[in-house]
Amino acid sequence: MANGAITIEDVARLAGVSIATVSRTLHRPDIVSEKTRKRVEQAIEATGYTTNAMARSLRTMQTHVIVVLVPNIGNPFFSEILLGIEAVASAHGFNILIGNTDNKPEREKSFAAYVRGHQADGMLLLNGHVPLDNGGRLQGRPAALPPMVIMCERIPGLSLPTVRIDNEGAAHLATRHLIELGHRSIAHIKGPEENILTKDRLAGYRRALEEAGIPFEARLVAPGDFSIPSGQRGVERILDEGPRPTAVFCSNDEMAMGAIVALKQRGLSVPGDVSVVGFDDIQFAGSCDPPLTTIHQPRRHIGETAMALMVELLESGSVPEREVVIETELLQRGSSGPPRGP
Amino acid sequence: MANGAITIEDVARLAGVSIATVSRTLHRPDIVSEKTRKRVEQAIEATGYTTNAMARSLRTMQTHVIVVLVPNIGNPFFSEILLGIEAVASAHGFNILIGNTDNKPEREKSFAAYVRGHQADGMLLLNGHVPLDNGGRLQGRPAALPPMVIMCERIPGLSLPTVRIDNEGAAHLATRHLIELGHRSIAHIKGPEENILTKDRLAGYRRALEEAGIPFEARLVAPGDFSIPSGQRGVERILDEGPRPTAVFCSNDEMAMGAIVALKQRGLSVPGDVSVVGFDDIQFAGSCDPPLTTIHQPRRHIGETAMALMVELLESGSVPEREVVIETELLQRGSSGPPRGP
DNA sequence: CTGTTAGCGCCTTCAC
DNA sequence: GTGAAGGCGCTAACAG
Repeated sequence: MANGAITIEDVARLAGVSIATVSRTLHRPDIVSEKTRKRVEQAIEATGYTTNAMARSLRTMQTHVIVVLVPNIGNPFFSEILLGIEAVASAHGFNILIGNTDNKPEREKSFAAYVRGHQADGMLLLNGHVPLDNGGRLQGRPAALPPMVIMCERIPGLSLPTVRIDNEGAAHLATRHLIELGHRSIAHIKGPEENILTKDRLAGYRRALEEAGIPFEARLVAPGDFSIPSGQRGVERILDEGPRPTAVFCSNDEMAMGAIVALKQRGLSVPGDVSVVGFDDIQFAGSCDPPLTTIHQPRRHIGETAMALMVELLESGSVPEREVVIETELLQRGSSGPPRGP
Repeated sequence: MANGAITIEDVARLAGVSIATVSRTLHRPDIVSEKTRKRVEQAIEATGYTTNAMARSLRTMQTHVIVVLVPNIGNPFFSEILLGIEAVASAHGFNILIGNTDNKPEREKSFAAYVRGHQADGMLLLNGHVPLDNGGRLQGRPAALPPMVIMCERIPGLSLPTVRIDNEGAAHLATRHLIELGHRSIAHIKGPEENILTKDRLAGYRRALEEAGIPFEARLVAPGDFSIPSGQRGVERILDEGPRPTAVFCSNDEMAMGAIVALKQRGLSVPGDVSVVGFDDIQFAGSCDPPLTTIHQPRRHIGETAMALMVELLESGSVPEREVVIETELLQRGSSGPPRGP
């Protein structure tokens, strides 16, 4: 370390006081006399002293660091959530450590070890599940779960504070939008099979069909994995296997963009021949051609809410509300319209 | 902290050895006798002990944390760089702390304080400049610059290890591509005015024109700020102010996407009426309509290289090469083609 | 209001 | 091959 070890002691010596007084000047300036305070502040300024965070953490047993477990930073969906988290975090003197898990269990555990190793005070979970090891224990210890807040996905059977949107309801809204436009043959491209989001959104789609008296057709539901190419493949598969639907509701925006690409490649127009609706409202959704009709998730707000819960959890040891459900809305843009008349 | 304070002492007691032996078993198992080692390992397993990182850091004066200063996580351009950084970091036992600066000097300084406050060992700079305070000092201290590696942008007048691409050369390549297709009237949409990338890319554009004997026209250069809307505005401005160019080279992909949107809105076809070339090859570049011809930056590789330099800097105190220039390539896709014949 | 002191948990000489 | 002990820099009692 080139960084020349200016410690609290150097400041104390220069100011002609004890180290305790320096520490107090930093943390509770009000209980220090005006005169000494001035002197200490000058000494701090002169030396360029900064508190050694490691030492402080060791003493106080808290780091003011929160780990955010995210499956993939590269996914633009998460970026804005992180911004929201960060805003609230820094307002409360917390720092966030972004843990990119790539959906790899080792990586999740390695970040969980952060909390156990006292390198972080708590964890925000954007990855859809709690990083437990084989024994159902969090990295070794049984009962003692560290402060955690679950974001975006329900994790059944665990009573941790949760911030999420109503996926089923939003999918229902999106599908009903298409039905109200007059569509009767509506396809759906799903997310990854085990994913809880996939299930909830599929459920909303089915409920909307049911309520409108439209029979559910398995043929019109294609698998996907939330990627652009899987959206393309999904549409191709549906087009190849039977009569063309007049609309497609995709479980996220990337797949919707893929769907549009595939439709265009087949010479079909959007929304003229086929309407497309996505989910998430990612950054590019408004700039593609045509602009995507989609479910807007207030991502920043989601992040802010979750971090606020975490701060409360850390400060008071518990949170009042176990589950916060954030409102979503349907953003009607160019990719959806009435089906072509006969 | 619910997290029940299992310390090295608990392990030592259970194993019937001193804490020194436990510490040795952890760090240099070879110098501990087979028998005690086994016993200690069992005790560690049984207690679920994890080293307290704060205490270790305090003792060793290193955190194994590297701060990465990035202007905006939301920008998909940075995501993959981060992945590369992370890969090399975790391979060497380092963790990365992503510092989202939003281009705000306070935020940059606050992260710089991390290094000064011994919460991190070094800094990777993706933000284009060194976080110095008024006096030209890094957060207070004069000479002692902490380990830093500059990424993506040249920072003139500072001899820090740097990883970057040849922006001027790549812009030259992109422009020459258009010239070779037969274009003679090529517009350019710039990035933010002070930005060094903006300058380098503009320089490459001008050099290509010059080499082809095409006079530079100020009218054909529009300001921008790397955002989608600024690309739209740029095109509109150029279209409004004079005869239509047959091609546009944009200083990044977002602006190119905006440019395409604006061209379509005016009823112009891409590349039929106007060719568009971007820069960066962000994720969506291949999926827009038409797919964007652009300069591919090997972002993952850039990240890996920078982190490797940092590891070396930390371990040996210096790096052999002061500047590493990463190769780029032109990705020819659908948005560029020959100008429409007369 | 200020100084003295006891650790926080760990690593690392230094003895044995 | 192992144990005892000092101290990393700081905060929080406890005295004064």
